[in-house]
Amino acid sequence: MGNPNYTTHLGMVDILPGDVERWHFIENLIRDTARTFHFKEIRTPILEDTGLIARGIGGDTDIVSKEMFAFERGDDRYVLRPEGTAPAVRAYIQHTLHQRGGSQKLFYIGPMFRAERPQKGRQRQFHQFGAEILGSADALADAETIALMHTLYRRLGVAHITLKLNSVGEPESRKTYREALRDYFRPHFHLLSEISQKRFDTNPMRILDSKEPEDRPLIEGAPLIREYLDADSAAHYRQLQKHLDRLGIPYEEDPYLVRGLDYYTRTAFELTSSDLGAQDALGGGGRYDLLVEELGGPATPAVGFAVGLERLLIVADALNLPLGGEKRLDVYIVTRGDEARKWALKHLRPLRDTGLSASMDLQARSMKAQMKEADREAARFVLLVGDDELASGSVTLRDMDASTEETVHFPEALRRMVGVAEG
RNA sequence: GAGCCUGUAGCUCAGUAGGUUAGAGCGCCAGGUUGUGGCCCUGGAGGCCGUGGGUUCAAGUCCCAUCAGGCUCCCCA
Repeated sequence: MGNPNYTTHLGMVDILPGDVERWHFIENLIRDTARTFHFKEIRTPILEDTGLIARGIGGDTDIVSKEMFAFERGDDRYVLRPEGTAPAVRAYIQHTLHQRGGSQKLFYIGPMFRAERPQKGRQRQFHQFGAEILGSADALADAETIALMHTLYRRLGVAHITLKLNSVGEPESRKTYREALRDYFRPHFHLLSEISQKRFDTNPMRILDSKEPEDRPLIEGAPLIREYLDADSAAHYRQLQKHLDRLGIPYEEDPYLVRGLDYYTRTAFELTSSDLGAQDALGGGGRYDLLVEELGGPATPAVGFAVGLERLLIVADALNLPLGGEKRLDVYIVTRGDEARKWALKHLRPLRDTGLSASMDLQARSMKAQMKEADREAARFVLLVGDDELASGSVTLRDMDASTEETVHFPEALRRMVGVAEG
C-alpha cells in the first residue's frame, strides 16, 4: 500500500465515504430509540480530569492501571475518556441536574479511548452508546435501562443475542461472599490456574469467569453470590426479574457474571452474541448506587449500560442487515463550453434550494468524462447544456435510469426532477 | 505485557529449487463515438515488492532486526 508519510496510530481507524453511511444509520437508530424512551442526549468533553476517571472506575482496574491515554499540561492532568459513565456523572453533579427533579434519563454517543492491543471488535478509539438513569433505586429503572438496550437490538433486527443477568449485591454482602470464596478455593489453591491464583488475593470473584479449563470443575462447586446477598439486594433482584418477565425480555441468570468496573452494585448484566468471536460482549452495564456520592455528589442511586458500536456493526454485517450506503446524486449538470459552465454554476442554486443534490464537473473535462462521473455517482438525472441549449434557452434533461432524454425549459426540468425525487 | 500469522500497483491477489527491463483481474485516465454514461475493444498512468541490514556473482524470493496490520491470551464495549 505504498509508503505514506503519515498514517493513523495503532488502533485508530478512518471511517470513509461508503462506510460513514452505516454509522449514520445506527446513530439515527440509536437516537430515535432513545427518543422513544425519552432519554435525553448529553455531550461531554472527550478530555476529562485524570482523577475523575481513576476515582470513578477504580485504580485497580486494567483501564486505569495500564490503558489510559493521559498527559499533563501545566498543573492539569488530562485523560482521553475511556468510558462514558464517570463523565456523565461528573456533569450530573457539576450542573446539579438532580435539581431538575425526578430521575434524570441521559444517553450519550461518542468516541472512547483505551490503549489496548487492537483486535477484532476492539480498537483504541472506539465508540459507545450509553444510557444512564440517575436518581432511582427502583428495579423499574433497571428494567427500563435494559429495555432500551434490548429494544435497540430488536429494532436493528439482531436475533441471536443473550442477555445475562446477575446481582453482585452491596459492598458488605460482597465482602462476605469474597471471604466465602477464598475459604472454598483455599484447599484447592494449587489446582487453580496461574491467573486465578493471582486473583485469589486481589479479586476472587473474577476466578468465577475464568476461561481456563482447569478452573472449570472447581468453579462449578463454588458458592454462589445469591446465597450471600443481603435481603434488600435479593428483593431488588427478584423484582427486576419480574419486570423483565412482564416486558417479555428473555434473560439468562448467570451467577458467574462479574463485571470489570469497580463501581457496580446489585444489578449486573451483559448482552452477548455468538457472531462476535472472542470479544463477544455487545454491551453491558449495571447499577452503581455509590458512584455519584463517591465523586462528590449527593447520594444518588443510578443504573446504566454501554454498548460498543463497532461490535454492533460487526453483528449487523454478520446478519447482512441493510444499513445503507452512499446516497445517489439527484442531478449532474454536464456542460460543453465556457458559457455552459457559467450557466451551470448559476443554476446549481435553484436546484439545491429545492432540496435536490446537484453537482457538476470541476475540471473542464470532456462530455464523455462528465457522463462517466454522473454514472459513477449514480445520478438520477443529467442536465445537459451546450451551444444548442444556450441558443434555444432550454436544457436537455436526461433520465439516467430510463436512458431517455428530452429538451425542455429549465423550470419544467426542475419540476419534473422534483416530482421524481419526492416520489 | 505475551503468542501465532501476514506485509508485491488504489483494491483483491499471482510471482516457479533465489537468475535478465515485476504480473493479472477490478478500479482510475484516454481513445474508439469532434454533444452524452452503463456493455465491448484498444492504449495509458500507477510498484525504492513495508523499512533497514546480512548471506550470495545475483534477493520480491533465504536469514536477522524493525515498523505496520490481523487473530488469540489478558481485559473489556
